[in-house]
Amino acid sequence: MSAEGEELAGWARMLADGTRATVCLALLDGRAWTATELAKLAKVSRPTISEHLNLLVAGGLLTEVRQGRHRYMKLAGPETAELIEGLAALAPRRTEVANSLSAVSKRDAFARARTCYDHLAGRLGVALADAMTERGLIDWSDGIALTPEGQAWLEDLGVQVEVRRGRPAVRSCLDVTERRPHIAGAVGAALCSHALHHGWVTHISGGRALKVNGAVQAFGLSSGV
Amino acid sequence: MSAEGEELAGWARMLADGTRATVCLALLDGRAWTATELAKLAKVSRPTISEHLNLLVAGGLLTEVRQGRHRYMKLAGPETAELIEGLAALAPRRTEVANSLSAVSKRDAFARARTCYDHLAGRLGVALADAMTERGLIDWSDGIALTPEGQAWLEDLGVQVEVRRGRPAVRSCLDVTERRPHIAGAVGAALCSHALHHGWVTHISGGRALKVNGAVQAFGLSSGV
DNA sequence: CGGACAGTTAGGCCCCGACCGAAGTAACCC
DNA sequence: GGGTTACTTCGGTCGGGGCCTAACTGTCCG
Repeated sequence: MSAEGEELAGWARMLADGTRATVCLALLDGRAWTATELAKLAKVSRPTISEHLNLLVAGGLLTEVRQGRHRYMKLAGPETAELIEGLAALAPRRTEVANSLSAVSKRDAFARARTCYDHLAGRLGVALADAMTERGLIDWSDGIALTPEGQAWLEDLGVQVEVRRGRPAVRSCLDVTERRPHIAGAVGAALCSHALHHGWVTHISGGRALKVNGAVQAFGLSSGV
Repeated sequence: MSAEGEELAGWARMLADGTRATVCLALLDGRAWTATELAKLAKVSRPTISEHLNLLVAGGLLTEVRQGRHRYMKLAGPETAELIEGLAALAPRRTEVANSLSAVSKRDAFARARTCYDHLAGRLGVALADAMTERGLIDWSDGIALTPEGQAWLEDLGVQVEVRRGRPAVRSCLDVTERRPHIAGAVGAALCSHALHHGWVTHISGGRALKVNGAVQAFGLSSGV
């Protein structure tokens, strides 16, 4: 087997275990989880989860912050989050029949609006990206970039974009449910936190799903979300 | 572990083995390889490769055509190819120090121009995508699409685009070396075969790397390839 | 037909890695 | 201090899977 092959395989192995994949998927909500929470979620013992977390940190997918007796785990960064989200979108889904009433409504809420790491996703996220494109706020001609109009629009809304070295202002991220791009990067994060802060969207029961309050109007989207 | 986690993991497991990863990477050249060729490449016995190929076919990544005593293996389709190419681009590369003269020149040729499954990649592929965008031949506003001008340009060049149900005319594909998109899809394939047919590019020593003859002029690209 | 070649099946080896319980360390709190 | 909680380390079990050799099926060709 070739060196490149071994490299690709080594990376894929990180996600080739159900427990690790579950952990990564859970961390897509952008929050920091403790080891015990993850153990409970993945239904394995604490020693076992500890080992997996060590692996994922060594593999560069996760970072940890130790505070007292707690070990808080997060995805290493937006790129990692987008990579995992992208992979989950690409992997063909065969199962998914769950048809209980609560499961269906959960799934619907998830597809309508949710967070993807630190930005908006689901139909809401994609609609926002579409609207911004249509109004010339985003320029896709060379990769993806914010236009001067886009800059002005953000200022008008009062959105504070936190500029950080090494993080692109705007990035596209493949949406898991819509299979079309939504807006990530610093701007995506700023829009999401702005919307949360103003109550335009609110988290439903601690998961990634969002309740859409005034976001459609506030962002001036057409109705179909 | 969750159902989704198990699903993602099951898929990742396909590429989590060095031998299988090597096979998939090799098949990125878009050609059909026989089982024995792949066994030799991956440095395993024929029974071993046979088992791996069965797995990959069952997993939907590869398809096979049996002719007489030969078993020809191909990637299942352009989507699969783009998925693997994308993954390889995203996976962080740590190694890669090989500095012998021949290795360096090989790598340079590969980065300059190559095929990616059935379309053009490397600096040439990315430059072509850039030029087409700049001239308004491609519209990125809603995903990616060919403009009427783009249609006309292809006709002027005499490029025959083979329309096939289910395959988008134009798709973007993340370039492994450039980390920026190049043109895939039916149009990408047509441009590549057109260029090969007219000798604008030619394959170097049986690999994926291409020698650039008249392609820069023929496509009207600026010099920097 | 008989030999060469492509690929598969069968059987067995062996290692890796996922998992657990028990014991150890370290922080927090009364 | 002593009890509780969070996490890690250690030692060990167990199953899966990647690999091989040897023997078999099937195809091509002289």
